[in-house]
Amino acid sequence: METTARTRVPRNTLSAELIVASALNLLDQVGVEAFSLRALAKNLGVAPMTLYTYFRGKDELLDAVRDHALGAAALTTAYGGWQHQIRTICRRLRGQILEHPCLTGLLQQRPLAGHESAESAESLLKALVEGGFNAENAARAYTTLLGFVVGVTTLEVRLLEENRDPERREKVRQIMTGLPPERYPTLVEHAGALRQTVGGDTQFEFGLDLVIAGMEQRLILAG
Amino acid sequence: METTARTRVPRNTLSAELIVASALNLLDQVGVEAFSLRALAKNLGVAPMTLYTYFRGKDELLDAVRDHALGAAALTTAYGGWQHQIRTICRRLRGQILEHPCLTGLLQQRPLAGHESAESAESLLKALVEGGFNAENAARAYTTLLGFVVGVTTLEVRLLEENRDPERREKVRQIMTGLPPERYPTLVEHAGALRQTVGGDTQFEFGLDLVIAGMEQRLILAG
DNA sequence: TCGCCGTTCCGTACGCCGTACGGTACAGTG
DNA sequence: CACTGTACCGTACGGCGTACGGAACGGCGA
Repeated sequence: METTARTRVPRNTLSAELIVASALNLLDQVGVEAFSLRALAKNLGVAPMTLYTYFRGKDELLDAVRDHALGAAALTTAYGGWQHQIRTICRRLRGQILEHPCLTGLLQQRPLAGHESAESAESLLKALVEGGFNAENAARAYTTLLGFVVGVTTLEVRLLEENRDPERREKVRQIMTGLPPERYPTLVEHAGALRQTVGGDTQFEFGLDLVIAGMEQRLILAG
Repeated sequence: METTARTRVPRNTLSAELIVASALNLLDQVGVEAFSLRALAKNLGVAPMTLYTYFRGKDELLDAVRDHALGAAALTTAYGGWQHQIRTICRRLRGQILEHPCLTGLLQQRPLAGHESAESAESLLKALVEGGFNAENAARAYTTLLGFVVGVTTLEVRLLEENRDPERREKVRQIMTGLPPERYPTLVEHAGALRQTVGGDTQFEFGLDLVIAGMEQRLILAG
C-alpha cells in the first residue's frame, strides 16, 4: 500500500469497479472534503492521471461511487403491508448511509439520480401507490420520506463523528454548558436528553413511526 | 468590484460582520464547493491574508457564516398551540435555507451548534414540552423535525438548482426517460408527478402535516 | 517473426487553493 | 516626536484537479 510505484504498473490490473471500490473506502475514511484523486491514485499504486482513463474527472467518479454505495441498499424486495414495506426500505437506506458515511456528503450535492437509486424509489413509490395514495400524494409522501431518512441519518452520522473526536466533542460540550439558562431554559434542561437520544435505532424508528402514522391518517382523510 | 486593490486599503474599513456578510453572498452565488478565501478577499478589495486578522481560518469563517445565516431564522417568538408554534419555526427555518442555499452544505458538515441555532432549538423544544412530550420524546421529536426540515429543504434546493441549469436538467431528463419501464413501472409512471411536486410550499406543508399528525397521535398513545 | 496500432499508463506543467511567516505602515498613546 | 500594538499584506510552500503529449504494452495481420 505504501511502496510508491517506481515502475510502470502492468496493464489491465485496474478497472472502473476497482477504482470505485477503493474510492469508497478512502471517502469513508477521510471524508468527502479531504478526498483527492492523488491520494486515491497513491492507494491504488498508480499515477493520478491514470484514473482519467476510466472517468472523465472527479465528478464522474464521485457519481459512480454514490451509485455504487447506494446500490446495495436495494438488493431484496420488501414484503408485507405498505407500512412494513416502507419501513424495510427506509431502514435499508439508513443502514447503507451508516455503513458509508460519505454518502451524507455525496447525496447532499448529488441527490439520487442514477439507476441504483431507482430501485429504492420504485419500491417506495410502489408501496405508497398500493397503500392507496394517488399520484400526487404518493410523490409528496416519497419526497417526505426521502428527506426525512437522509436528513435524520445525516444528523446521526455527524453525531457519531463528533463522539469519535474528543476535541470536537469537548467543543460542543462547552457550547452547550455555556448557554445562558435564563435565555434558553428548555434547551439547557434538555441538553442531556438531546445528546443521548440523537442517533441510534430507537431515534430513527421514532421518527419513522411519526411519519408513517401521519401517512395513515392522511389516507383516511383523503386518498 | 473588479479594480484590483493596488494600494493598501485604509485601516478599519473591514470588520468580521462585513466579511461574514460578503462571504454569505459569495457562498450563495457560487456554492460551498467553489467558495474560496481568495475570491472573497478580491470581492472585498483586500489581500487574502487580511482575512486571517478576523478569523483563524476558513473553517472558523464558515462557522460564523452558518451562525449568521441561521440567526435571522429565530427573530420572533412563535404563538399559538404547540402545533402552530412548530409549524411557524419549521417554516422559518426552511425559509432561511431557501434564502441562503449554501446553508444546505454548511449544515451538512457543521450541524447546528452555535448560539444562533439555539434560539430555534429552544423554541421547538419548548413547544414540544408544552405540548405534553416527556424529555426523551421531546428530544426525539425535535431531532425528527430538524432532520425532516433540513432533508426535505435540501432536496428542494437541489431541484431548484437543477431547473436553473439547462444542461443538468437535460441530463436528469435523459436518465428518467432511459429507465426501463418493465423494471421500474411505478417510478416511470410517476416520474412526472415526482418532478412536479418536489419543492414548493405545498410539498413542505404536506410533509409537515404528516409529521405533526404523527406527533399528535403519539401524544394520545403515550406522553 | 516483425511491424503496426489502439489502448493503457504516466511525466510534466499550469493555475488554482489554504495558509505559515515575516514585514510594513498606520492610529493612538506618552 | 518616538514608541508600540495592530491591521494590512507580499511571498512562498505544499497540495489540488486536470490538459496535453508521450511512452509502453497487448494483440493482430503479414
